[in-house]
Amino acid sequence: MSKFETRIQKKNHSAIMLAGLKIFSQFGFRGSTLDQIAAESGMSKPNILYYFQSKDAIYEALLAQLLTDWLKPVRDINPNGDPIEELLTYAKHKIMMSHLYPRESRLYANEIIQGAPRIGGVLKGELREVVATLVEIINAWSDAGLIRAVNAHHLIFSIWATTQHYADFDVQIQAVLGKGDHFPDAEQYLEDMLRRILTV
Amino acid sequence: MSKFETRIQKKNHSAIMLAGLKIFSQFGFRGSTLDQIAAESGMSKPNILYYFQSKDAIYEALLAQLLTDWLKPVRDINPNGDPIEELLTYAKHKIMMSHLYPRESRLYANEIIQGAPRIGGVLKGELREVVATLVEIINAWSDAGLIRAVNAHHLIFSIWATTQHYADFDVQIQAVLGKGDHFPDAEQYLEDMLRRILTV
DNA sequence: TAATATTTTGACCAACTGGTAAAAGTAATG
DNA sequence: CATTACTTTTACCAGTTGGTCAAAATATTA
Repeated sequence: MSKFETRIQKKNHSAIMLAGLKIFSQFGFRGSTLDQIAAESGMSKPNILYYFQSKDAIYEALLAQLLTDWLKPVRDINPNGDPIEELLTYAKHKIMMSHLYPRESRLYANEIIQGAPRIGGVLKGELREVVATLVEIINAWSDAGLIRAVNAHHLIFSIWATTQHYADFDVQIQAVLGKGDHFPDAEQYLEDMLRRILTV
Repeated sequence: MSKFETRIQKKNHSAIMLAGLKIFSQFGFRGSTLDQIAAESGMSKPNILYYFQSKDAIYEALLAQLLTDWLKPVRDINPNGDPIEELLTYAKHKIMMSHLYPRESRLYANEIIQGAPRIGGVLKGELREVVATLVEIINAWSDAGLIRAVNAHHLIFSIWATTQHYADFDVQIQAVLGKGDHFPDAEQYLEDMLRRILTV
């Protein structure tokens, strides 16, 4: 498996990934077809299968990339930084990701809702570990009296839920609030919410 | 369209709805097949199409039922009740629904994530109205100094996001926390969160 | 430019899809 | 019990699906 790609390979590889992201994030794995991805990428179906072994392979490549990108900012939380600012920075990062890359969030949501058949292992492995570490950090902070005593796990879940909601349920939000950019308001609300919860 | 169903019709109608809910909530509309629904309900495919005109018809019947059930508790919020208790009751109702009927939540999530192609009208119509009414109630409460001044829309979104998260992302939560019933902890965390946000 | 390696395509296939038609089976009713 | 109405099944179909294959087209290199 050589990592040396020609410029054509590079271009087509990423074209397929981009098209795959767009299609899979909208219809889920089983609801998406190679024909759709082919049309979206402007390539023929056999040509796509020249670069990826199967429909599965495209989907899994996207998920692998996504998981890497998502776990990093959790690991970047600094136990020695200011607790509230550290968590606020993380939450703001998450909502920025929902704003700029809603399709990645939807791809992930689709996979999880459908029972995470392909990434169950990563969830019970890497994700669980990363969360356990963060939980210890948060508990240490509250033990030290730097933040209020909260259930760290559910604090994390509430950050995930509220931030990703703006990507995953975008249509619903647009329907209720009208078209437009509602992220500034969302960010402000969530910052206020977190400060209220965490401040001693 | 007679509403008088025989006992056989009643039984099969609801058997199909139940099977459809199970399948559609897991795989989304396009990812689900009539054969799966047939197998799940223990009926033959043509027999299913004897009771419902099409795959679409089953799905739409499920969504229609769901939307009715979901809008009711919002309408039940009493403008003259105690503000924090009213909102807490609503949030607790939502999390109980996530606990008892996670598949309904996932069915809805699937539909919204995929752009709500079939219920866009309801979102921009009924849902928007119901939310507008609730927003006015909440704003009246904060104007009267009964709760803290908050962005009512995003308060509602945060309740939806956090409560439905426990149904839609159940697999992820089980992976992080291990198998078991995490709803009591979740409910307590959310109650605490809401009290913090709303208390003047 | 000629030889080679890479990329792309058109034609095709078996399995699966939602849905149909007609006949067989079953229940309700006079 | 015979007639009618309802229910279920078997066999089937046309369109779609993921994927294959060999040949054609293009790019790279000697």
